[in-house]
Amino acid sequence: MTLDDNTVNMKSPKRGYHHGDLRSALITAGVELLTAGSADTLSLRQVARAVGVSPTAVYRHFPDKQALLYAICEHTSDALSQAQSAAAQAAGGGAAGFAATGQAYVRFALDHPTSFRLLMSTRPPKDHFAGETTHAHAAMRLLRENVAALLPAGASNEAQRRAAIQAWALVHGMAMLMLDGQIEADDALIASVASPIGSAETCA
Amino acid sequence: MTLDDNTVNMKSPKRGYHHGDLRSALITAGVELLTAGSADTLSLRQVARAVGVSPTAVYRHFPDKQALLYAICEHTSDALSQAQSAAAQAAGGGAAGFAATGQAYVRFALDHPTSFRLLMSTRPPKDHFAGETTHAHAAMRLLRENVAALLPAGASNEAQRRAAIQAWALVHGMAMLMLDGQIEADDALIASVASPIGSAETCA
DNA sequence: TGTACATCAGTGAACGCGCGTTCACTGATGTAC
DNA sequence: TGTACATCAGTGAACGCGCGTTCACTGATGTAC
Repeated sequence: MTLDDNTVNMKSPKRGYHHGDLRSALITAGVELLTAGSADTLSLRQVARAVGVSPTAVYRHFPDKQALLYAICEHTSDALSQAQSAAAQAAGGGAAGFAATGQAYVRFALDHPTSFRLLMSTRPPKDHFAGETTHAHAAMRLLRENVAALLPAGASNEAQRRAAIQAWALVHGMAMLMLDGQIEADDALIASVASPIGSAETCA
Repeated sequence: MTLDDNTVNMKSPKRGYHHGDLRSALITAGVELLTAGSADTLSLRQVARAVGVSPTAVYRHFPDKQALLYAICEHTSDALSQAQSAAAQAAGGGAAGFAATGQAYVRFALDHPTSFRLLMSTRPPKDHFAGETTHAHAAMRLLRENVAALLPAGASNEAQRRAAIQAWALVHGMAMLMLDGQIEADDALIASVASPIGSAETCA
């Protein structure tokens, strides 16, 4: 599964890309280059080259490299939350759905290592996303609601927040350790990633 | 607390550094530059500049840039495990010591953000560290032993392994999320990082 | 003790590279009359 | 319908930069006689 099925070769012979096409082609090319996964950062020229366009052409669609990176982040962010909610739905919601969400998170990270890293290490520009300071904020709110449903009824706000953060940290940590090759990207391990959350397993 | 108190200015006037001095000066300068924390990767020229030496001088002590980075990683790795065992000792071992180890891990990451990242994303060269494939292997063995002591007596090898990895993932995830600014670097949160492990708190 | 010499940690100039960004431009498209 | 023109997505050459690495070198140190 690729992040996007945008066709990269929609060139019209003389006028170049149709309106908006080059823009999204640049974004998806960026995502794919990141997925291919050079450890170091993505270069504007690489992206242009991948799309078959001069480096200068990028500046018709983005004011600078930073803006291109932000666009790629947004794209990745959308793809991640889509993957997660699809997984939750497939699992049928509830505790199982929540666990599926965590597994989808790890799998997404493994499938798109570098763009996942970029997403997690990038903060959007100040004026962008007025209300949120991080891509993660929306995800975090959802996470808290889900966690709340799994906690005992009387759980305090603080307890909810802490449980949500710990759930996120556990999943994120596993994703990063696997990504960095510090632990094996073991499927059984991924499947067990969410087991300590909302179950009594760790207390056995 | 700095990672190392090596004096950088031990130049003897004509002959340069005493034997081995420049080598360690390069390493500690590298660590400090990483701690100061430019997001992108460390350059050989930067390190040389920080030490006050020509870029070429580095090649007297390391075959290439990669070797310099490995040396910096080793240094960071040592500092991390030192910080962890000091914390464990201070807490008096057992469950409290284990929790302290986790907190020390997170704090180390926050104190040395870029070198921590470098450490975690770098694998040593194949011929280096014959037995281990990762800096993390020694740490992982220790972690497993500690986790085992906290699990019920009959816990299987597999259960031990899984518990150890989950403990590591939780701590690592929290460190990374804080490092990336996705969650606040909250002291109370750090203090609670290890609470789900070896306690009944999550099952309440 | 003095002298000749090998060693070796440093220097500075130079290389080729890929980068982000700028500039003046070209030429197809869509619109006004 | 035809023509003149503004728009605008692209091009290619050029810039200055920092990078890793090489090269021939310099000059202090330590050793052999």
